[in-house]
Amino acid sequence: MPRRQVPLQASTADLIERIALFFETEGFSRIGGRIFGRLLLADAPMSLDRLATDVSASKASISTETRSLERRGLLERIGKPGDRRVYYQLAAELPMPTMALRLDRWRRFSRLLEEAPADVARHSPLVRRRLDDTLAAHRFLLAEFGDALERWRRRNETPTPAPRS
Amino acid sequence: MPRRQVPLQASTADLIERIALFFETEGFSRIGGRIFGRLLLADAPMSLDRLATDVSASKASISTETRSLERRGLLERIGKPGDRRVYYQLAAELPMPTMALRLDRWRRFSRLLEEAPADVARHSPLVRRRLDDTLAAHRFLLAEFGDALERWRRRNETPTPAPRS
DNA sequence: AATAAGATTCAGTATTGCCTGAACATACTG
DNA sequence: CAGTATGTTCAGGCAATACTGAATCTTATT
Repeated sequence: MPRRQVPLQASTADLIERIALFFETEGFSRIGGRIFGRLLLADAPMSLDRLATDVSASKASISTETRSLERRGLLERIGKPGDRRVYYQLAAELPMPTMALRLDRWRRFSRLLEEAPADVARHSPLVRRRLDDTLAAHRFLLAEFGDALERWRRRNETPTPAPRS
Repeated sequence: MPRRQVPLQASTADLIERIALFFETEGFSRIGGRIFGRLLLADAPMSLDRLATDVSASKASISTETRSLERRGLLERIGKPGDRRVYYQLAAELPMPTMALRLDRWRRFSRLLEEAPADVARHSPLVRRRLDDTLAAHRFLLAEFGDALERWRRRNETPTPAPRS
């Protein structure tokens, strides 16, 4: 018999809720954010059912939202031998996919700007200059940020190998 | 008599629309995005009425949305002597506020994580480690990005004025 | 002062997208 | 194979938000 589920600590639930709210402003659904928050504070992978009760959402929502989080690289599903259920946990190297997501969105805007010139060739020099500047800034920062990300990855990959996982 | 307003070039309107759609995914309203897009391709500041017709939205929407864009630092309002109307244009150094916005959002998440430890002190070491790592990554990247932004600002400020600030 | 132009606020409508229960699919167990 | 556990998909209800027309406010012009 599984032991009665202890409801989450009030302060924990609160933190999760704020994370969820934040995620909502970032284009996720509230429940998606709750799942992320819950898993961020989980010390073991969690099953769908468990997530559903913890986050008090329907299994349907958990199913769709976990898939969405997985598609974006924030979440991984794992199996346990001798257990039919699927378990969910946050991506191993969490910061990377998080940042990759941001990079993507922002690359999308760059691409939009890149498409412009062809259309806009006959616009005033002023406009052309504005577009060029904006695009240049984006490219510069995108590159710099990509580098920083790479540096972080390196830095964190070196210290680990000494002791084994 | 003001000369008949030429409707926007189809390709231009199209680009604006894609920009608007993008802005929508970034937490702005569609009309906010349209205004931004229109101004990005404008070779002169535009009045509220003009924006309303160009973007085919009510003056009410233009009013609220320009305010919102202004509050976020993306848009400036200017006056012309001998003209009662207010004119709108994109921020002079556009990339900076754009990026500042992104930075903000992401700082907000860092702050969320910083609040966690107090609550979560009794969580498993694994959780604590995950939180610490994530926070460290955020701090690192936040700092790096801030630096990059500063570098860009410097680089673009030097060419313009010959001597120092 | 009266009028009018310009801009903002507000209340109501319409649209969007989230979330859920229930039906459905799949695969394990005895 | 029957029965059951697990997960997914779907249609509909509901809440949140954007957008608008109309009313209101502010300030220049006569």
